[in-house]
Amino acid sequence: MMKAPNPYSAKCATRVVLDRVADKWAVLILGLLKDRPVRFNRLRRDIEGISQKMLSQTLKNLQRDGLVQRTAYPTVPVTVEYSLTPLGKTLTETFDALRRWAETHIDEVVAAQRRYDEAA
Amino acid sequence: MMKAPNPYSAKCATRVVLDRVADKWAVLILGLLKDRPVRFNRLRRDIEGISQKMLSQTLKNLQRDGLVQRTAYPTVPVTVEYSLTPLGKTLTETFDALRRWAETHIDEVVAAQRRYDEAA
DNA sequence: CAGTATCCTTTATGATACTG
DNA sequence: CAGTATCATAAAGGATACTG
Repeated sequence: MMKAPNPYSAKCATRVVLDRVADKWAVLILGLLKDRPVRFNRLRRDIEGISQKMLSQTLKNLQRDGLVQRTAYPTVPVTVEYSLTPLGKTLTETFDALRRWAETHIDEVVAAQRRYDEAA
Repeated sequence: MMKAPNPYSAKCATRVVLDRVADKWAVLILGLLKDRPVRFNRLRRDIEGISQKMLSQTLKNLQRDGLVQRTAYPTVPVTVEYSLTPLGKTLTETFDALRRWAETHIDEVVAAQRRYDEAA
C-alpha cells in the first residue's frame, strides 16, 4: 500500500523539496544551466544581484539535492563547470513553465498591485 | 518592438513575480484554493506549521498580486472566504506540476542528499 | 578562477496577547 | 471567526578579506 504524500503536513518529505525548489536563485540558476554547463563566475555575472555567497550556497544545495553536478578541470587556475544532472533535467520543464508564466502575466500582476496600493 | 523581459537582470519585473511565486506558503495556499473557496481558519488548520501571521501576510500578498480574492460575508461573527481570481487560476497548472514533481522525485532527492552527506 | 571565512545588518518568522 | 499589534529571536543575506 502506498501512502500518498501530503505536502500540507509539516514533516512531509515533499515539503522538503518544495522548500528548496521554491527558491528564486535556484530557479534562475537551473534556467541558465538548462542548455549547457556554465562556470561559476559566469553564473555570477549573468545573474544580476546575486552575491558570491548566495551563488556558492545555492549551488551547494542544488548539488546536495542531486540536481546539479560540479565538475572541476585540473587547469591552472582550476576551471569548474556546473551542469544539470539527469534528475535536474526533469525539473527544467516545470521551471520553464514558471518563468514563462511570470513573463506572460507580469503586466497583469503589476496592474493588480497598482490597484491594490491605490485602494489603500 | 517588444523587448523580451530578462529575468536575470535585477530590476526586471519578471523577477518581482518570481520572488513571490517562488514562495512555499504561496504554493501551498494556491493548491488548497484550487478547487473551491476556503476560509481563513480552515487554511490555517490544513497547512500544518503555518503561523497565523504568515498565513495572513501571504494571503495579503497574493491579493495584492491579483491572484487571490477575499470575500467577507456579513454574518456574526464574520465569515471570510478566499478564492482564486481568474489570474490565479492560470497559475494552478504550473503549480500543480511543481507539486507533482516534488511528489514523484522526492525519493531521488532524499537519496542524493544521503549520498552527499555521507561523502562529507 | 573558484571559492571560504568572518562579521555585521537586515529581514523573516514565531509567540503571545488583544479586538471587532 | 478573522484577524492586528507587538516583541523577541532566528535566519538570511551582504560586504569584505583572504586562499589554493
